[in-house]
Amino acid sequence: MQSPEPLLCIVGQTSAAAKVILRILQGCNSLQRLHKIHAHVITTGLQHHPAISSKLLHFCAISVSGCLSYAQLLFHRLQNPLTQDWNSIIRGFSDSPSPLSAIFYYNAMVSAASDSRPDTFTFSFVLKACERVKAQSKCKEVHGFVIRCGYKRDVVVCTNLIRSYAGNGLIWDARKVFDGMLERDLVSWNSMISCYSQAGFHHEALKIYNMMKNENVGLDGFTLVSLLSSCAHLGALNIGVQMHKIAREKGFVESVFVGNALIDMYAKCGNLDAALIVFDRMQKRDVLTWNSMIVGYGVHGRGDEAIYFFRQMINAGVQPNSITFIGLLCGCSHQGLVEEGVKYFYNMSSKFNIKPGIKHYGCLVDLFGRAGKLENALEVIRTSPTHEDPVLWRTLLGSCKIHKNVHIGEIAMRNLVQLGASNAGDCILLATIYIGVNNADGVARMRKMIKSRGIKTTPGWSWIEVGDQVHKFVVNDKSHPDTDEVHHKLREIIHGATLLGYVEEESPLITVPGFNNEEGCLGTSSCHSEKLAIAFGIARTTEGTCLRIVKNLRVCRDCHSFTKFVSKAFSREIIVRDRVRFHHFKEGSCSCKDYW
DNA sequence: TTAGGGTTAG
Repeated sequence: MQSPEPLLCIVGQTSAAAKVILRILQGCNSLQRLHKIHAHVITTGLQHHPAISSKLLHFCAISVSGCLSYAQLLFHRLQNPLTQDWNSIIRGFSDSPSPLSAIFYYNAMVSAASDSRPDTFTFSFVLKACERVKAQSKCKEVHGFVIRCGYKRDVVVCTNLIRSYAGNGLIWDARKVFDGMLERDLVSWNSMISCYSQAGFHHEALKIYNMMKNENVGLDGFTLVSLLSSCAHLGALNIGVQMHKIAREKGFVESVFVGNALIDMYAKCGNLDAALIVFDRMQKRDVLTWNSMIVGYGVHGRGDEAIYFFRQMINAGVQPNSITFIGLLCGCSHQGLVEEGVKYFYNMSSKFNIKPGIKHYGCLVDLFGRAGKLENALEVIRTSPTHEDPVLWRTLLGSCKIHKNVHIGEIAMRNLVQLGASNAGDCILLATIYIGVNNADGVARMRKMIKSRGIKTTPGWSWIEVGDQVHKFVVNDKSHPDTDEVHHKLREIIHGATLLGYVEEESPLITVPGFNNEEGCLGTSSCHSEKLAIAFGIARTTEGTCLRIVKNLRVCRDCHSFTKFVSKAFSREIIVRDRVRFHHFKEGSCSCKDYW
């Protein structure tokens, strides 16, 4: 039989015993040992000692070697749980796989007839649980109680409220809390910036940073990472370069987080050379570092280099994840590397034990489809575990447009209709295929389908950064303050491109209102957002300056041809990031080799 | 005794 714990043997009188047990608990690092201590606590009659029971509960609820169900057992044995006991159990569950239980305990605490009232810690823990379970109304209710309890000025509780609201999709409520704070520290500023960035409000994130600069709170790696992510999404290279300079000056470039965010920013802003310089200088690299390079080369259509980095990653002993393969397959697809792409798709599960997800199947369909192997693409969808996903059929329909394949295009459309997922973009894609083969009946059917369903399209927009400002242009929209100047400049540019042979392509097709949405491009494209952004860029930058444009949709055929001519006529390098990939236009040709 | 912040795909 095992001998008892030496320290437990010396337990004598109650106060001395309590002190010893508390000391033992301090150094306790396993659940097994804790069970022994608990058994001894019971035999010595100390199970109701407040400090001991709190300590035991805290250990079980919080410690990595603890156990939440055991913590629950201990909690329910407490006759009068103190606030700190409630906090332990709420905190334990808020970090656990079942955060909803944290809310149950919070509810029980609030409704219990005891003196143990919620404090700032309780609110911090329960708000975290609200964020994790997406309990929007509970978050609002807790906020109300925070105010009634007089904690509305607590900087940590307010920061938790910001995160909880934003995590529940209530970004404007988060902002109201932020605006109402009398005192803000670096963490609260960073939280507001990261909440905006994660919710896709990138301009707002940058505006908060501008406000922050006037407050003398400084910045740190957290600030930079969120801001760089927003710059990456916006394609705001100039602002990103300023962030890089600050990171160097303040000594944050050594951080893996900052390095990764810099690589991603440069890659998404179209400057892979700068991304590579950051990568080469990094002392420490993790899976995100490699992924950022692989995805970066992938979306630029440079599959060979994506494969090179993947091999280097494996040689460096870094385990790839599902995102690695998205970058790799994307690169293979855009470069037409079918065999390599197929090999990596199968290696994912066989060599790396990563189950392909819907996105990977989408990449495989795209890989075959772009290469004209439409039957193979169809087979992939039919044999995939996710064949009922409209994304795959839509990808196939896009490939049918490239290769003017009516038969498979109609199969894809039929499946989209059966799934109840067909949208205006799909109708436009199929109509474009019909146009390509002079099928007037098909075109008429698509036009009827669009009209009868009244399906809405996504308006196309483009961003262009000039100086440290990002300007947005929307198709057929005249809201930009310099719209007259832009349209005047555009006419001049079209003239210049026409002299070199550009002919504006105008579809004979559609007069359905609201269908000049860019992608699919049925109608005149002269007001497409991309052309407006190019005109603005040429008007506002010095000769020879590279233009960088970010679009929310795919580049249409006419705009692609237009941009090629403009790059030659005006000697400008124009880098366009569309919804799927990058296009580098230079001296009249595009890096995609018209294969997109 | 205890609390709040970061990057890649989509």
